[in-house]
Formats: sequence, C-alpha cells, structure tokens
Amino acid sequence: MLVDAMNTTRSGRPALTRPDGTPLRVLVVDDDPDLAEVLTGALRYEGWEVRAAGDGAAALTVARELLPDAVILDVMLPDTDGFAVLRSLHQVKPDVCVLFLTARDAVEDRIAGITAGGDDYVTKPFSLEEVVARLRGLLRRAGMARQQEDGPRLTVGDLTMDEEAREVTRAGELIELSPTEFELLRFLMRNPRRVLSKAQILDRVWSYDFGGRAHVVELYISYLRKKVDAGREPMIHTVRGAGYVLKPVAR
Amino acid sequence: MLVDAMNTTRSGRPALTRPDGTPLRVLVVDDDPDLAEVLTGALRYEGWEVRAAGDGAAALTVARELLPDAVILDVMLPDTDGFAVLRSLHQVKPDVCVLFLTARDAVEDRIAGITAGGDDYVTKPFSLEEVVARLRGLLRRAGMARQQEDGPRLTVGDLTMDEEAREVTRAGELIELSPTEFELLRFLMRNPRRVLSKAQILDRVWSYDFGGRAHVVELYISYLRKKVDAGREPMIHTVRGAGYVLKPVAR
DNA sequence: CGAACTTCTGAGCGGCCTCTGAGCGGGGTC
DNA sequence: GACCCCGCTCAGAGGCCGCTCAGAAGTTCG
Repeated sequence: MLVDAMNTTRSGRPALTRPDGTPLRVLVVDDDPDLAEVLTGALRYEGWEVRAAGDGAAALTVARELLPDAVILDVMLPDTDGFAVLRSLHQVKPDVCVLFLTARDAVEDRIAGITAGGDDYVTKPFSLEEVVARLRGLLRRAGMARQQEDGPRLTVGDLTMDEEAREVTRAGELIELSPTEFELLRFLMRNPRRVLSKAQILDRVWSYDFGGRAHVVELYISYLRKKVDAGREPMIHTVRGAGYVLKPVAR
Repeated sequence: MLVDAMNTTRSGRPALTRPDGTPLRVLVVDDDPDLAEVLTGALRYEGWEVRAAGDGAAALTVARELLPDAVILDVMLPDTDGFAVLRSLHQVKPDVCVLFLTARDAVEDRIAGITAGGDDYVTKPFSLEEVVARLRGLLRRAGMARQQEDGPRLTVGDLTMDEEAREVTRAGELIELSPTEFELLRFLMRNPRRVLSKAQILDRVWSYDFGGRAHVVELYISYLRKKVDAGREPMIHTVRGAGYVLKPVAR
C-alpha cells in the first residue's frame, strides 16, 4: 500500500501506524526540556508524529488539538500532578494510552491503580529502548496500532523473541537472558543487517544518565555471543571501527 | 466471525461480549472520581464499553442513553442512595445487572435482600480482579454474555480453576488456597505466558488503597509455589527485573 | 473466648547482575 | 615485519533483587 511505503521510520523499518495507515500521534509531557527533547527525537525516529508540552496546562491545550493516541507523562509536573492531567486527558480522548515517567523511589506511593487501566509506567532513569518498547506494547494491546509484523514476536533468521513472554529462542532452543542482555538483543533484532555503533547502542540500551564507557557494550556483546551464537553459526558480527551487526546466517 | 475478531481485550484475550457480539455496556456510578477512573479503566481493559456518572441523577441520564447491561453502583451517593437509583434503573432497563459497592461495616441486611434478586455486591476496599470477576459472573448467569470460553473454568496446562466453585486442581489433585492466593493465581491464569510486573499484580490483585510494598507479591508468589508447583515441574517462573510468568510445562 | 487461619512486616541471606580493570590477541598501518 | 590500537575475555567487587523464615496483628469460626 502506498501509504505504508510513505510512512517509514528513519531507520527504514516500516513504522507502527494507526489502523488507517497514518502515523501514530504521541504527546510528550515533561518539564525537563533536555529529556523531552531526547524522547521526542527517539519517538520521531520510530516514524511517529510527536509533540511536547512542559506542564499540565500546555499538555491539555496540545492534546485537544492533536488528539494523541498515546501520552508520555511525567508524574511530577510544575503546575499539577500527572494524575490530574490523566483524568482531563481521558475526558479529551477516553481511549488514550498513558505511559508514566516516575522517579525510582516515588514508585510505590501513587502509581497504584495506574497499570490497572492498561496503562504502564517506567522509572527514571530509563533507557530509550524500554520507553519505546513499552509504548509499542501499550498501543498494540489497545488496538491502536496496526499489527505490522506478526504481533509481539520478533524474528531474525532462526532467532526469535517474544517480548511479552520475554522468551528468546535460537533454532527452537530457549535462551535465558539478563535484563540488559535482553534489551541489547532486542535493539539488535529490531535493526537487523544494520551496523550499530557502540555510541548508538549506549544511547538506546543504557539509561541516559549512564556515565560508563563503550567498553560495557563490548562486554555485553560477548555475553550475548556466548548465549546466542554458542557453538552455532554466528549471527552477531563485529565491524571494526564501526560497530556491530546482527544478521541471519548466510545460506 | 468478523465481529468477534474485532472485539478483543487490551490484553489480547477474546472479550466477553453480548450475545450479538457487540461489546458489553457497563455504567459506573461513584462519586469518587479517582475510583471511577480506575474502575472505568479496568473495565475498558476487558474490552467493554464503559461510561461513568458521579451521582444518581447523572446515572439515570447516562443509563437512558447507554442502556447498560450492567451497573456498578456505589450505595452511598451524594444526592440519593443506591437503592433509589436501582429502582429507577429497573424502570429504564428491567433486566440490568447490578454490582453494589459498599463499605465493609454497612447494612448487611438490605444488601442480603438484593443478592436474592440475582445481583451481587462487593465491599470496599476491593481489588479490581474481584470486581471484574463478580461482574463477569453476574453477566454470565444472567445470560447477557456469550460463553466465549468453556464457561467459568480456567485451564493452563494441567492446572485448572473453577471460579464459581473456587476449586483449583493440578494434575487432578485438589489444591487449597487462601482468598489472596486464589486471586493471585486467577490473575496469573487469565494472563498465561505473559510477564506480569509486581506493580501490575499489586494493582489488580490487591485493594486500591493498599499502601504496602511489592514485597508482598514475592511472598505470595512463594506461597503459591509451595502449593501449585510443590515437587512438580514448575509453572510459575521469575523473570528477574521484570516480573513473573505462568506457563504450561514443556511447551 | 480461644484456636486456627490469614495477611503483612522485618530481617537475613544467597545469588544474580552489572560494571571495572587488566591482560591478551589480532588487524591494520607504516 | 613491528608497532599500535581496537576489541575480546576473564576475574572479581559491589550492589541489588528476590526468596524465605519467623513473628505480630487482625479476622473468622467454633
């Protein structure tokens, strides 16, 4: 379909779209301009239409105009708290999905009830992969996104990943991964046959406040190789001076 | 059937629908906007069409328009009491199912008369799993819902749960569970092969006013393991950093 | 009124995960 | 062919996560 061909991510992947093929609309609400900027960029990279707001009042104004499919909402806002905004948003658009951003230690007190409505939350500091993945999950479950691929399952060669069950298999064999390993592999699998630099990987898979060096990426690539490539034809390849690629084995 | 395919819950399960395949219609009547919001979200998550009202007058207005299959009705309302609203509702739609919300120490005698008529009640504070389960039971018994699955029996692998009899068996053996254990297992069984975070579990299985920490979930998971997995091939799995999954053994 | 049960808190502990540092090997370059 | 740099891997420290035990408080039931 023409409209599909025209709506792709910057990475060349087909974008997750609304049922009618138009880009998904997302509103980012955070009072930290740097963070809002990073999030906005990452979501645009997914091929979505994104707008940002710095406080609750602005959020409502933009929401009325944009009628977003999803909202990324900081719980701590300068004027009101995120939960009041949530209620107003639901009046503007009852079926909107919400992904809350919250500080780690504030998690327990008022997050209660949030995931009950099908909404979700992510604790700061977070990785962009995690935010995007959660958002994709929300949209898919709410039926707002067209099922472009075969649901929540990623496949590259004989390697498969079920994001909901957090299950990874290679040639049918189950592979156990730690959280970071899982997210790294997910990033690779969502960008197959594409060289990803260590900087890119750090930016997407590790939290934005991570001060560490690119050395960690090498380390985790080596962990992944031991589990994913173990004794088999390798799928993870090093491109010296450039980064890493995941590709199906050449036949 | 096409209409079935289109009406699913956010979780991907097939929705409990009206006999003609359209979504069940539910009206929520509560003067606490937070509670109404949470209830509305949880019911929408089930794939139902939900509207909310804050008092008796508004409830009647909405009911005349929506003609709901079921009503969740707070007994204490700012303008009138729930029982007066009930009488009016029955004039609008005689076969409507009603689930009352009531304080724990409230008048048991009047409630007793109600449940004789086939309606049901839940005492505050309640868990969302309980409300949804009761509502499903009401609708099913009233013949308003199509039997999508095989009735009130849940099955995952060799684990079965009869929701009405409150009976759980594994490999034919009866398992005795406390109320909280039962609800936790029900939630897991209604979302098999799907990682559920501790926050999700807390939101659905524990009461909305529960201030406790995620630690309780770990504790109850360990209770369940002792009873459900006891000596057998485990079905309850921990996904570090993510949550828990229930899945049938050796797929 | 007591006994059994249920629910939740606190503390301790074991193990997994993450990251640092160091040494080594191999490719590329001069 | 020698050097240098990049990348790989091992070993280990530290922290965090999740599991379990034990007991207190509340509830139900006889």
